Amino acid sequence: MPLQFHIVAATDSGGRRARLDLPHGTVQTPVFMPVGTQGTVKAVTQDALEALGAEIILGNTYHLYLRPGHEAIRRMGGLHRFIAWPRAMLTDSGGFQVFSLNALRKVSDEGVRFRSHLDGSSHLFTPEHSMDVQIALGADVAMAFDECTEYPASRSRAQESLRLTTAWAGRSLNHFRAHAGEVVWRDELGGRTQSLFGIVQGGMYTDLRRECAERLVAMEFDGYAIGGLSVGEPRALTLEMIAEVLPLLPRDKPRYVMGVGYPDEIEQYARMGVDMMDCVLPTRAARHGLLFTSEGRVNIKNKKYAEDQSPPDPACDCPVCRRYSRAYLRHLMQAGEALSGTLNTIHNLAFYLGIMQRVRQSLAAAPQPAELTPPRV
RNA sequence: GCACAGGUGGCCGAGCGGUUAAUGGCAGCAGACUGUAAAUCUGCCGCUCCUUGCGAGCUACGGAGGUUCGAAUCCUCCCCUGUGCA
Repeated sequence: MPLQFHIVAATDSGGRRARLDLPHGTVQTPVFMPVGTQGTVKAVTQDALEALGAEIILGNTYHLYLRPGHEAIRRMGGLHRFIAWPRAMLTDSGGFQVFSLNALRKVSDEGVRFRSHLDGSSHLFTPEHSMDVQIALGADVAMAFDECTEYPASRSRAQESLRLTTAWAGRSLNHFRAHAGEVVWRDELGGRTQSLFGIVQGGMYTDLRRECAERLVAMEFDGYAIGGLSVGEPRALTLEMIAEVLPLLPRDKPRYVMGVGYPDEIEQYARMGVDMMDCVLPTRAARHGLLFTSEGRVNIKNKKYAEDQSPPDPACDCPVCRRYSRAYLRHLMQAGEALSGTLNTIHNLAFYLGIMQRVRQSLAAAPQPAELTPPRV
């Protein structure tokens, strides 16, 4: 059995509060998932993540395949054990790297030939290979191998990308179904297995998005993601694509928007009915000195904070805001101290997780369930 | 005292007769960051003024003179620093 998804409250505007039950733990949704590409959410310890209440984090197929290698991780008992993270995890398929490493890739129907960004060596990634790697890693949720369409993309380019993504989705699913039982922790966790999500592409063309969604839904994945967003398009388009695709996805399965967003975006999407989101923004921005706060953006490097003894965010009760001043965080940043990245990251993640916590509370308090009555179409 | 080597914008350090207000790096100031090739990247960084422009003026390469149409760059003297020899 892969995942279980129980909707516990819903609003007329589409938002829903649910419990996502995964082999390594239960996730309260809507959820924001910190990104831990290389087996670490950069700059913070697993202890800190647990204390912040993170229930699920990401890992990346491409990066972990290159280093330390998926077979090595399998031999060490899988990704959870290797990185000492007992809770749920999701691995991205490497599809995004096809997009972001575009200078080092060559795409064909078979898959993608990559040049390693580490040593220049050549590697072929196919849907089957991505599944093999993700099964070896053993995250609770694996993602289909897709091709993230760039922006802007012509209609024909988006169509071609969609064609690849849907073909690869079918191959991913077939291969995954044939091998999902091989995950290292299966017996240990009472025979439970990984789940696989499909990824909707289609560029910024609503009809292509619709077509892609319908074809993926017919394949019956365990959950669905909307990919190819936040790749440089205007925000109105992001919203339009989400609004278009969301209603087409099965109501009783998790819906995941990949790679978003700013604080107000994740709140907005969650209220629309997006169950899962991930984004490097809070962690990357933190390491670069940008704090997200209830008072807006705080660039902690700014001189005006040099002697500011107030907490980073007066309205925040995270461990960083309870203990440290803006002046100290600025000093750490100026001095290039590693602790700077750590503290900034803890705060930003606390801020993001706090947003989702409040959204969940308000969804749970919402007048009940249109959702529990038959879907309006 | 003698002999070498040097003294360049906050610091380090290029330049060695003319597109040089002066390459770089650091420091400083500001901005960006959306399924992480990101503890990264971008801009500004002598002073003043404005119609903010590949704008105008001023001051700058230890000091003072000099050569030259033109000097951070060549010459003379002086001051200072480092190394070696006495």
